[in-house]
Amino acid sequence: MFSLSEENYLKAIFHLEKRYSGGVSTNALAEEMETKASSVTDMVKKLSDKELVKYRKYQGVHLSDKGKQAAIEVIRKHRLWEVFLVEKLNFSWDEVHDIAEQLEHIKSEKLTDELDKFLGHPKRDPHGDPIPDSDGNFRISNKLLLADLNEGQSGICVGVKDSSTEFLRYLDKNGITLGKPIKVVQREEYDESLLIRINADDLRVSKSISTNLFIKPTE
Amino acid sequence: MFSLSEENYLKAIFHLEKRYSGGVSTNALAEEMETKASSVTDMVKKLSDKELVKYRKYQGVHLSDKGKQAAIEVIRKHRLWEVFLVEKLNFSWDEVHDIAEQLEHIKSEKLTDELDKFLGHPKRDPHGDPIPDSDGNFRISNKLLLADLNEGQSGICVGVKDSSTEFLRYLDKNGITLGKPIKVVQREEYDESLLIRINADDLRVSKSISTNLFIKPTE
DNA sequence: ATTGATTTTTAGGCTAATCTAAAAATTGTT
DNA sequence: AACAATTTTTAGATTAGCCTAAAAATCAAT
Ligand SMILES: [Mn+2]
Ligand SMILES: [Mn+2]
Ligand SMILES: [Mn+2]
Ligand SMILES: [Mn+2]
Repeated sequence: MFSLSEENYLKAIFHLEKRYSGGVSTNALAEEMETKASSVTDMVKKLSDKELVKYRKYQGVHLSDKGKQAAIEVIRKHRLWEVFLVEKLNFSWDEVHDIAEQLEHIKSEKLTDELDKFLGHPKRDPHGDPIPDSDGNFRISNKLLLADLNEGQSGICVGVKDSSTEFLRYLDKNGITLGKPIKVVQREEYDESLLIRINADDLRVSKSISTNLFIKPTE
Repeated sequence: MFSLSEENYLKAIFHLEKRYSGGVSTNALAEEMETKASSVTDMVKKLSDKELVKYRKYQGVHLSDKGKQAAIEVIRKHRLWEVFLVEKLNFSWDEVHDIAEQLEHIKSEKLTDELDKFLGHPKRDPHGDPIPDSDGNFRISNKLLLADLNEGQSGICVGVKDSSTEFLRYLDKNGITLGKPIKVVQREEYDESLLIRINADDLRVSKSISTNLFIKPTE
């Protein structure tokens, strides 16, 4: 089907297209893929020949329906494997990404579907990201960044934007896990930090924390 | 660490060295790898530079200790994943090989060891092949080919030599599974076929069956 | 030991995916 | 609108892994 590298490009374009809507620029893709712009141009041409992306020189790139479907399939596998590692093999949520990066390229539709069944058709991965079903449909949800909550507003932790080991370990250390209720006690506008109540304790978090934690507000 | 291709070569050399003791010839390796002799020579040189094999031009190749260890690690992963697919994901024993060929290259020592633990430290894969422990030690067993049993001798099915879909389906169709008792009722020397008793039924099997089924004789 | 067949290696090329350096196109600022 | 800065593409190399065809070494049989 598609090469490992092609799959990684498709996934990266998918994420970038979601993040900033509009065509994905060569440089943005190069940064995401940790490669050089010239390499991106080469690959984008190849993907374009295979009709996985729409590409006009100097105008950035968009996924075609076919490319989007392929990207979602890879994302589905990535997230299912992350659930497997955490739920079945005792990995913690900060250890699974690199292994899932490898496992997401295993080619077997039956494997993916049986894994999904074995895991009980999970809706979200260990970082709160939605897992598309076998038809490629995501369950969308009304989540906000912690940073966007008003003073006094409460919600439930439902996901992380940054999945780095460092951030996830910070959350673990401070008792912040998915599903936990959280309340914004006070907003300090000067440094954009927040005082939040979690586990009945008050904790001050800086902007780099609050812009990386997703909250589903309780109405 | 090692590339996918390098790992596959090491595994192939390991199997061939076991099968016929002595140096592994370029042609034998080319056939096993389904590639050309010239490609084998290239790769063998590379493995030799990395000290994974001992190689003298025209004299065939041997695994070094380092190469053997790497090969066993790949085999361990292959067989553990096969157990996972059959035991946890409802695959049948004739469907798992190609997927395990992909999964065996996933790099994470912790993943392998946790998988092993999750599966309850299985001793054999679905085809009866022994699974090395994390130190690379195989449990050896006194198994014979069905073809080597004498008339009247009994034993237990413990493994297959040929793991092809066709052979495994033949066994399924005739109720032959690992762990089943089996008895050689009569040997027909003319065509080297055997009459065997299995599940209280008599079944005639030709030489191509009896030379691909391993039996542990009951004394 | 010589010859002939077989096996193995070498020589030279190809493709996918990457890189550096240079050229071309686009964008932003006066 | 012109020019400088930035972005993107092109040109030309490199590496891993494979190929075909030719040369060299080994093996087998007289
Ligand atoms: Mn991940
Ligand atoms: Mn994730
Ligand atoms: Mn197998
Ligand atoms: Mn097996």
